[in-house]
Amino acid sequence: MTRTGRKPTIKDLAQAAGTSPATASLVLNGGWKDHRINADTAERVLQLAQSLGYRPNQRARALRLNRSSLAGLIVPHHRNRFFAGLTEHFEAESHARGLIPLVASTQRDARIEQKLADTMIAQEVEFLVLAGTEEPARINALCREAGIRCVNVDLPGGTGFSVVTDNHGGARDLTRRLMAGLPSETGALFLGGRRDEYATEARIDGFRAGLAEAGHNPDAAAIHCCGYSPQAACDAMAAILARGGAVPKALLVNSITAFEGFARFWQGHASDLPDLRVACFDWDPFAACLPIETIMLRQDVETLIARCFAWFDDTALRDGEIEVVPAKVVVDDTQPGATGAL
Amino acid sequence: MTRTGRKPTIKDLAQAAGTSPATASLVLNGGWKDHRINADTAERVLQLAQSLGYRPNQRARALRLNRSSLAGLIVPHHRNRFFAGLTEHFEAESHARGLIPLVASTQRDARIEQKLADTMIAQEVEFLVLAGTEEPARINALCREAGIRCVNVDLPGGTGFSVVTDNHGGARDLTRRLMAGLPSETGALFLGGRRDEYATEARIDGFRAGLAEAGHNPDAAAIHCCGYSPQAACDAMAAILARGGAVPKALLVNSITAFEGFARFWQGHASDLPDLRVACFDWDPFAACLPIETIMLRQDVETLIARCFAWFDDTALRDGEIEVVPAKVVVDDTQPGATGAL
DNA sequence: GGGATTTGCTAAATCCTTTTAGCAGATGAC
DNA sequence: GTCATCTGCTAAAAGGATTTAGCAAATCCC
Repeated sequence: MTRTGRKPTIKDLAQAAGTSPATASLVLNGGWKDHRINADTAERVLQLAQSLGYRPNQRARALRLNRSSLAGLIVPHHRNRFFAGLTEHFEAESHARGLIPLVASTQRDARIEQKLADTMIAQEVEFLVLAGTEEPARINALCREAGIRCVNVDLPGGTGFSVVTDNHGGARDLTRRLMAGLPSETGALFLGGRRDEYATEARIDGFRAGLAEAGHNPDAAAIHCCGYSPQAACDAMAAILARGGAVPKALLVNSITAFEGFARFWQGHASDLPDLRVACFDWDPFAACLPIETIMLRQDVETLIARCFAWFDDTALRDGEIEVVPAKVVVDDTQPGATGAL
Repeated sequence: MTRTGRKPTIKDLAQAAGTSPATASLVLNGGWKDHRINADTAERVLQLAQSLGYRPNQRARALRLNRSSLAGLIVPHHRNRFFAGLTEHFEAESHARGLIPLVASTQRDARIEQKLADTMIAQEVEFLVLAGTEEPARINALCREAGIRCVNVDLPGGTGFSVVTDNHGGARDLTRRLMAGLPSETGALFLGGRRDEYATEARIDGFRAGLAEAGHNPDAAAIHCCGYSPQAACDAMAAILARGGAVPKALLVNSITAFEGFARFWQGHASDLPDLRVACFDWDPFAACLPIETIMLRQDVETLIARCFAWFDDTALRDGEIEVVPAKVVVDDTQPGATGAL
């Protein structure tokens, strides 16, 4: 036993096996056949590695190989099925490639976002996925400088490659279903999101297209981009009702987070909103059980992440391109699909 | 410019500044005053570090300092507010200590759990938190062997330190509220969780205690530990109704995941369950909006994680101890507390 | 038996940073 | 002028793994 008390290094292992560290390393990394190491020697090293409980120091290894084996994902938070789904599939795809997933949430705080991006870059992650980030373009630039491959999810603001949900098509389909059978003079409401955001703008366009298709006047639509916070959405609903005028009959909620605020409002004001029909650009199992007629759409998180990794795997950099992933209106809740399993 | 094309190393920086790497390192790490480095020299190095965009190689640094700066958290998944809350507070506490949070989900798969634990240990995380793990004791042992500080959350099965929610007290309070005003012969149902689990057992005990306090017969309670999957909970509800007998009037659901299954069932069978009153040992904003009278309890994820880190910060190892954190029955949903903000 | 080839292994460089021990040169003391 | 002290910096040794170039011994060939 060499240097008892400390974790065994490859030197200890080599000494125990009566070989050099070089031999031990070759054996452990499988390159021993090419290097004409005797099978007996190899066997001996492997046995001892086991019995000594030898574990290579990953930092030394990473230094020598110049690989971090890290894959980073930045999300706003984990508190809804969309981001939770992204995270879980990101973990799976990372593991499948021998990468260690490094997931971090910004809490939609620009300072935290900045720090996280810096950390990821300092750690030299081999791949970085940005979802729901406020300043993707700046982080894209930093990554390019550092030679890190970086993908934006639903944020084609930047200079990099992007994978996006079919926001326009999804919102259009959702709106079509929402308005089906309603008289053409019915006013429609759009709630949530931010005006300057790509995804929100695309959904508003889709919403208008859906209205037009259904024979409604797109210009009569009222757009209330109150951000993503539940409370803001709740307040916005209160303001809409307080203002008087026609009681809304059709509502498209942009994101499940805003829907949370709507649900909160609705709980106390159901009677003020007779016959309201609702659609939501996102899905949640409990939200789907609310006794409001709600049409939900599920973004295909699995494919979203899969496409990110496909781009990563493909050595040819194709910056600036955008890959569009369709979204599905949820029909059967009991088929949980990508994000709903246990 | 030295070695153009590569990332600058401390050698490049030193060369550019006309100093040795040692000097540059001392300057960058703040120890330059103690080492009598001239202020001008220091200034020059700092300037150049900025202009060259020098970033220390974290792997070399970690190797030399023998620190990984990693803190690991293992959870079953991210798909509910409890685990999402744990994750987010874990991230915050890690960052506050200059540690990089490494969060991974097992998907309740023992093989994945094993691999994750191995990875965390191989990475020599400085701190490991286990929540909802299947084999905490085994991982505890591995950590002890590797000299890694390890804490179990709600899983005092193992040999290590544990932080747990007051499962007994929480379930008792929940039950008390659930049964308030109901005739003493009302049968009560317990749904979800696993029979061999610490947390479930404690909650069942609390449930019985609550029943007794409310003047109900604890032995008349029906316990249905069907696991955590929504589908299993849904099926269990169907089986209970199919079996005939008295229609349940009071139900305590163990975990929000099982509640998801209950909600799914309820959606199609509300009329079969007249006057059912429900309580849930966990909270979700949408679930709280369902038109079933539901009393929910919120586990104090913030304190749970804070206590884990307090133990980590405290150099005195106190293994085997258990720290109990109270849980609160949710009264006002609009005060989102730890897990509900944006 | 001597040169060529094969076998089995190892020395040493390398990755990049941090830190300790200590070297020159300048200044001060007397 | 000599010894001590101080100033400002650096050489070199870790830290643990991987990999290349090449050495010594054994075997083969004719």
